[in-house]
Amino acid sequence: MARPKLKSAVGPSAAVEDYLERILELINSKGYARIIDIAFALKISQASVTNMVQRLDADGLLKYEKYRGLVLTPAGARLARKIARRHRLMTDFLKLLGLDEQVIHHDVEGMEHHISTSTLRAIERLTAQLRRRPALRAQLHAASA
Amino acid sequence: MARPKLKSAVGPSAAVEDYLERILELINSKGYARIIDIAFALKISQASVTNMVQRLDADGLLKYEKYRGLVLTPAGARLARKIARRHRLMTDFLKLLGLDEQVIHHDVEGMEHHISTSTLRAIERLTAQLRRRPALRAQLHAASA
DNA sequence: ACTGAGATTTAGGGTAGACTAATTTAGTTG
DNA sequence: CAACTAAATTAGTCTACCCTAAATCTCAGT
Repeated sequence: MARPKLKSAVGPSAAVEDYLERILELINSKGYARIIDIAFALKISQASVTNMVQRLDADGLLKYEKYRGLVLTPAGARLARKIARRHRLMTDFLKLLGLDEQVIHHDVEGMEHHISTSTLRAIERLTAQLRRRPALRAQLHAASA
Repeated sequence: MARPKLKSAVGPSAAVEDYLERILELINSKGYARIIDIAFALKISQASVTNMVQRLDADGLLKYEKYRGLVLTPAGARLARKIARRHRLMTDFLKLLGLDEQVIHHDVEGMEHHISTSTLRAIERLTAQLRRRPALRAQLHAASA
């Protein structure tokens, strides 16, 4: 009985979020998510993925049967979609700032796990405003005096 | 010889950045940074701080003499200022979005370690634009249709 | 039904960064 | 200067993630 059943209050770790995000992505694109595919997508060993998947099962975020495969539970799917949406919104936002593809990917990857919902909503509104103000966007791309 | 002298390419960890940030803050406000003060500021045990401070010394980011105290090296001070500036800029930005004090603190604390310099520059420009556009800011605070 | 290949799991480690408890040092005060 | 106290250090653990190597399982093709 090392880890408590309920993570009390802390919320999912960055690692957990990364796994869920990739798993949902794989399910959406291929219809299923094998251990080896998750490992490849996350650039992590298969053994590590097996471990984490078993933990996600124990945490009730997915159903896993050894050697057979996995399915997200409603809770897991809900969380995964929330994570995916946050990722999308942050990427959209940084795109509007005219940043390089690579940089966006890197920064979103790192930041996404630390953004609260109210901040996310604010950035969403800001993104909407930026979209309808091309003149403003232009100001942002070049360093104008 | 557990850890290499040069961190090859990885850059400082989030933990290292947090320590440097607090140390600079303490030095600026009190003139010095004792182990116990760093521990209190970071809500971490004194033992952990001693450990990390010794490591920061080994990494050349500060000079430390046991029981005596510490001073940032030029490299450490430069890095600490960079981190502090990034923190400041991110906080300023979120403030303009009308977010709650607590939320800003939490999110910046988490995100700051993952923001590349080009993203930071872009956000700096965006912040400047937001400052001179009160009408736009108003749009952001309430969810207008 | 067998077998080999590929996928998965298990076993055993490693590292970063935190903790507590016990010890040692430094500085103050009688 | 001896003793006390606050601060710092050391020693020993712990957890979360990651890894490699060595089993083990599944399944497609014969």
